[in-house]
Amino acid sequence: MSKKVNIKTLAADLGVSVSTVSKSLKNSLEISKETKERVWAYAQKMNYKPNSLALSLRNKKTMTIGIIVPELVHHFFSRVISGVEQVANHNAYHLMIALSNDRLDKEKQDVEMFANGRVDGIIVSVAKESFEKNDFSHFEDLVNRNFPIVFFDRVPTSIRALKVIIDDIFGGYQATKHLIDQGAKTLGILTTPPHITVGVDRQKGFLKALRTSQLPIYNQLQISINEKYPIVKQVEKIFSQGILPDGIFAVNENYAAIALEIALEKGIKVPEELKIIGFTDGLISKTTRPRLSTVAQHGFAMGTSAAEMLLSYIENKNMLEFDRISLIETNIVQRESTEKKRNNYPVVYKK
Amino acid sequence: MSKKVNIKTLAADLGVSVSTVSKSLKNSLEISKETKERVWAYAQKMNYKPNSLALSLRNKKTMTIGIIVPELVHHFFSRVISGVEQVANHNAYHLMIALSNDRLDKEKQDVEMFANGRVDGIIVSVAKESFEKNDFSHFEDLVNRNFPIVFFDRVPTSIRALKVIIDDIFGGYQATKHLIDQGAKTLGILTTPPHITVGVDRQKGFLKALRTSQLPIYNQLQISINEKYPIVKQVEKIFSQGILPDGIFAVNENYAAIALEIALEKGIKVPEELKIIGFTDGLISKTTRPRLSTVAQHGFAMGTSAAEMLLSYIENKNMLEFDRISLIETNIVQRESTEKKRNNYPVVYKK
DNA sequence: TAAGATAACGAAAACGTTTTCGTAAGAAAA
DNA sequence: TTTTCTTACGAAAACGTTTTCGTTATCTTA
Repeated sequence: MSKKVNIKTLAADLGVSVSTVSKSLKNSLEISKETKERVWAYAQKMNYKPNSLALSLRNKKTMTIGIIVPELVHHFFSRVISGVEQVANHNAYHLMIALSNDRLDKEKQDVEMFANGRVDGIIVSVAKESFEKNDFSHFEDLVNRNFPIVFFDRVPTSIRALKVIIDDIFGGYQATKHLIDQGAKTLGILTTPPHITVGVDRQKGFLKALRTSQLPIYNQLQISINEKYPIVKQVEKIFSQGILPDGIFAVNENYAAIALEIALEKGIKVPEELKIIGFTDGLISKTTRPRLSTVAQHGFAMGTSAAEMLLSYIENKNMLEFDRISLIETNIVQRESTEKKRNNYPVVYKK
Repeated sequence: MSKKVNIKTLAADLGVSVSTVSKSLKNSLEISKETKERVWAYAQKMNYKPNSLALSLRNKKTMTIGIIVPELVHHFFSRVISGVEQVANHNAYHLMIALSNDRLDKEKQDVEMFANGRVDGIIVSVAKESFEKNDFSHFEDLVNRNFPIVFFDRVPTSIRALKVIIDDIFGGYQATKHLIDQGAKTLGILTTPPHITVGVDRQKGFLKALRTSQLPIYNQLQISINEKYPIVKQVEKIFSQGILPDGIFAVNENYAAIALEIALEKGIKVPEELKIIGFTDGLISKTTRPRLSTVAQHGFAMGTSAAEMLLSYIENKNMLEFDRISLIETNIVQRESTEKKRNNYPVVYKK
């Protein structure tokens, strides 16, 4: 790789000192107009661009924010990142992305490498394994040192820090209420294991909606899916509990799509005999037939909000609000899977 | 933010010089065992971690690779990035991601900031606008300077450099041949405007397959979609050309899904009366009903391949192969939309 | 016992910047 | 003419490392 020009070579070529070059480029009024113009012209000609590393080291500012997500190939997370990138870009910041793959050790590594000077702040959605093992020590260190960090979506409740979340309880309530409003009376839920708080909270909202509507709660229709085992088999159980649901709330769009699939295979008409609603408005919900109603989670908005919080913390070091929580509103996107009236979608599907 | 310990504070606290600390931590045999152990213990206790910026500046090595993609919320690109991340991670490299949003100016900015010391090499899929304006000057600079760079997917043909692509012509041929093998005789294509080379190449393959199979070529069934205008309306035209296709090859999965949708609305039975195949094996293809056959593009493999090429170039500076092109194989993923025999999928869909 | 070898450490340069603090020459003021 | 200001620039420190090259003692060897 051919040598890059730096301030030293410029200085040598021009027969002046590095300080003169530096000051000229920053348009300092210590330097005479003629000298500045000479320097500018030559820097331009040589296509000089300052070295970012040296700048960062000197200024103790990287103009970079790090983001750690469990996975990338996921509509929600890529939306969030896009949101982060937008406000980062607006503020002349750059983005470093790390993937934890939902592993605790990888997450620790990533946090460490970010925190050692590479970025000015971190945005993170915590790995599943960290929740399972209840290990957030790597984050606690940072928070204690007042290192700028913002959690989003999957956040550790035990840590006081900046967070961007949705109101999962309310979202679950909304979804369930919607099913009820559309006429469902026997409701089931497809949720996550207990250590995933978002699933638990959505389930709380589900139960709350049932109670306020004075509808029966069927324990056997509340299925926790463990993703370490085949998902389809587990989802299927909701249809073989003796009592058949006429409304299903799935805490993510994948479970919703699978439930829809299974229902159609079994000859259950959706939405006439069974209404299904998912969570997170991703690609899948828009392409199933019938299309899936969902609770929109607004990933992009979460991203922009997280980035804004982080940047204002970085730049103001606003200690007063160091445990502020930004709540992103959810809303129902109604599609065909929860329509009230009978219609003529194709509903029979046999293998 | 509380001060981080550095090598200086360690040295001061221990009453030795910074060189001694540095050497101790690197287990240099210049230093006595006792001193080393004292240093190790204290560094451990203080949780010392070297500053990445200083290291990078000193070693002229960032251990970071930059990747520029047109967009993130896209199954293919996020797969590629995951692939890159995997091999980067295996080699102790980190990832910086920039989004060009398909804009030329943003791409120039990103290239510049990466090239000024922030990363050791760049992986990039070029923005649409750069193709439209035929401006690759920002890349030419880098290539001339032998800066490590690998292009993937959307690559500038005019530049000799490392590239990872699929054989789009062959992919288009494969797809079309598959339609023909499944019984289609009147074939149409949904493709991109002429400046998108991948679309053009896939179309070349399409035409080649028609010629080798001695099937008629209908110009009116070759529709170029301009994404600046409503897509659905443009896709619809393929059904209103006087002659109705019984096979459609769409150069991406989005067009395929839309074509499927429109066909079903029109009461055309898929796959009995019309077979459809897309390109890129994303989420959409798996969730439409019937499911869409596609040409799998293996984004993850492209990512790993690009990263491997880049790293070997960075580390060996292997000039001999500076214009090597890695060709990733495509293959047909057959699903329901191109099945040969009549079956009982629901095919009628009216609004 | 003088000379060379070795062990253990420190000083300083270097990576590429910015910025503080001189300092020389000329201009203005006394 | 002497003093004090400006003007225009350079030297050097600093950011946090690594590494080369001393520089001391102490230890061998002749």
